[in-house]
Amino acid sequence: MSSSSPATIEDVARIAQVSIATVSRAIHTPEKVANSTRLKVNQAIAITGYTTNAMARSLRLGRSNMILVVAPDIGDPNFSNILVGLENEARAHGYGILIGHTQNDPQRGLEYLKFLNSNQAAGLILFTGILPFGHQSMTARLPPSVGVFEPVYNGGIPYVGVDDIEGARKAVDLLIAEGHRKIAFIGDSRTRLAYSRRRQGYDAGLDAAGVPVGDRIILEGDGTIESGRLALEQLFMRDTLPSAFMCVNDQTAIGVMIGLGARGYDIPTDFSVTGFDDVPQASFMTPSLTTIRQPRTAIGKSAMALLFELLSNNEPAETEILLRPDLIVRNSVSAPARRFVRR
Amino acid sequence: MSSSSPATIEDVARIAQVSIATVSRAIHTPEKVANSTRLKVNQAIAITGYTTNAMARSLRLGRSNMILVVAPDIGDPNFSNILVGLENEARAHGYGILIGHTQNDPQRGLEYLKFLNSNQAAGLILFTGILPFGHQSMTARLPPSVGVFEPVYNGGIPYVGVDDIEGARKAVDLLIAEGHRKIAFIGDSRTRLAYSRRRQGYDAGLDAAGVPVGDRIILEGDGTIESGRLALEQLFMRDTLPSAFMCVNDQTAIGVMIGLGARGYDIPTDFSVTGFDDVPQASFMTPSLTTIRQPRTAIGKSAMALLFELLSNNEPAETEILLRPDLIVRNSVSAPARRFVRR
DNA sequence: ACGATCTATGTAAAGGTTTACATCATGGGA
DNA sequence: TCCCATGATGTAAACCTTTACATAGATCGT
Repeated sequence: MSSSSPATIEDVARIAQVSIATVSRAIHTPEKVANSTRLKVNQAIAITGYTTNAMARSLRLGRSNMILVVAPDIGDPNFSNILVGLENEARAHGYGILIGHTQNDPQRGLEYLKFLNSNQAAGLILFTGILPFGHQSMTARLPPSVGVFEPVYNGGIPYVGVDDIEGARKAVDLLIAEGHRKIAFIGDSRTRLAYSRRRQGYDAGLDAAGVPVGDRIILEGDGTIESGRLALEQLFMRDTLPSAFMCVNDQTAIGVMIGLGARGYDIPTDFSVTGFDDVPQASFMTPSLTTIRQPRTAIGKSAMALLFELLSNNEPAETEILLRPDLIVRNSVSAPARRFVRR
Repeated sequence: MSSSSPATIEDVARIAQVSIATVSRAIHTPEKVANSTRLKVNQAIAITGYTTNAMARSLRLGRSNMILVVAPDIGDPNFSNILVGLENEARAHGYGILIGHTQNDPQRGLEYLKFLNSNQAAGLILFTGILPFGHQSMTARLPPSVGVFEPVYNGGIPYVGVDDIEGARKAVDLLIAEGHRKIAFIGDSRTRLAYSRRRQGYDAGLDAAGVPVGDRIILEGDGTIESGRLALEQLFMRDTLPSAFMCVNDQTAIGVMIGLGARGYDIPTDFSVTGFDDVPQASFMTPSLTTIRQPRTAIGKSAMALLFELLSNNEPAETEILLRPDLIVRNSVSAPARRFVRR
């Protein structure tokens, strides 16, 4: 049955003794075809093993059934689970996904722009907080697009993320409940919106607990493990230490933990640490890291669903969807060491 | 300049005052076009911002410029760096890659088979050790394909991997050099070939060191963290303990380390542990894990290069390419505890 | 019984590209 | 000077699909 080249719609039509138009209708709008005919067509399809040629279909339709997902770093531990969500939802709509990897290189971004321009993708999911296409982006005709994690600054594109304020609030509330008053916040100037919102949650929590602004310690890193460690070193040069470190993300928290370990401190006996994201490593640290989990699969699913909304109604859908993050309690937080407890 | 719909080859032809055939030639076979004409065409392309419509091109050519990469688990820490290698090499040939995620579900595999059948991919990279398409795979017309990590059992497909024997040998030689004689090997029955080869390296190393077969301890897991832990528990029920654990992969090693930590042992003072793969977590463990690094980016690059060889010459290229793994010395190995040292 | 409406199907064009073949001009060899 | 080879370009078909429009048969109301 399987000939050298794949069966076309004409092969099916010949066997079913109908026209190719009828075959196409039997597949895509079966209700427009008589029952008996549909049966014949289905049999012919089974015999030939016909699958519609996606390229011809896309060419005719002027759009593909692929969604392009552009991420700066595929290896990012946050990425893969999101991808699962994106993928499942896309497939549920009969679409496939195509992953692009920019590595923050505008040159690479441009290649994907070419890609989009040649109609090879019906939609775009962006992981970067910025259109990674350089200046041409302005003139380019972008397909319906959705951002993930962060709004896209130069694009006016709806996005799906997590409620950073609420997440940070959960972390700080836990620390407060354990008895901490002096809590350092180690930030990350790169991911600006996430940073400011998590910071906002931190401040709100301390406000609610009545911790005076003067007791708050803010440090800036860049979100990497190394920067967490560096921030810690800076802190140790000051005279007053916090009893807990609330970190803007897990990487930073890991850096802090490594730094504290190197100085011979025990976590959580001497210091408590929290992160944000719940990357896989978080559970393998010693001690395991108490953090805020991003509902990654849900974010992916939600982003893709939003994209399909855009693809069907052209109306601009909701511009921001924030999912609720969960507090994951592990072993890096306990009551403050005695020396910190207020008498 | 940017009209509502993307420029076609006809727009370019009109502006350059040539036929569309000449435009096509100017792009793909410039040597067949007069210099002056080529210049006009290039200007017209610049003016219109023309990019060739990939779908029309693929339809005409009967093949796409996409390579499908099928992996059982995109979140696998081994995956992302390989992907970078695959991606770079593909792009160097003017191809893009498409990632498919089977999650070991044959149903999903079939969807990708449909994909291949509709000519949407010119080639296939397989991460599973088995064609994930169920029984239809036999009748299906697969495009040129290459396996990664493992040979594809039911496919006769060339593959690129790492020299597992040599890698395991490096690990065992390190342990021997540190003075260990009683070394347990914790295996993984899932990835059969990798397992048996790493085991082979283990045996060869012990043979060379003159360690009698009776002193070798072999345990079976399934390659997960949990199974490493379980294997450890089994071992503790026996009377003779090893002084070192050589694990078939990092996940297993992490499980062993967690288990040893839970029993209150210190690594490497009480026991040494080695892994294989060098997943990102390996460097963040406490202590950091001594392991064998897979040259992941190189594997990806090499696999894609092999695929393009297949795509150009149809001759069957080399059937197995093994890259050399590196020993990464970290802190989970030291000389055996005194009680193990032979007097 | 006849026109109107509806349902099922067929015909043919269009989508953008590549390329075999045809055409035409040029230049060189005889 | 004439013919032929060569090089540059154009014409048109083909890749496979979807769908507007046309056609034809059936059903229904009067």
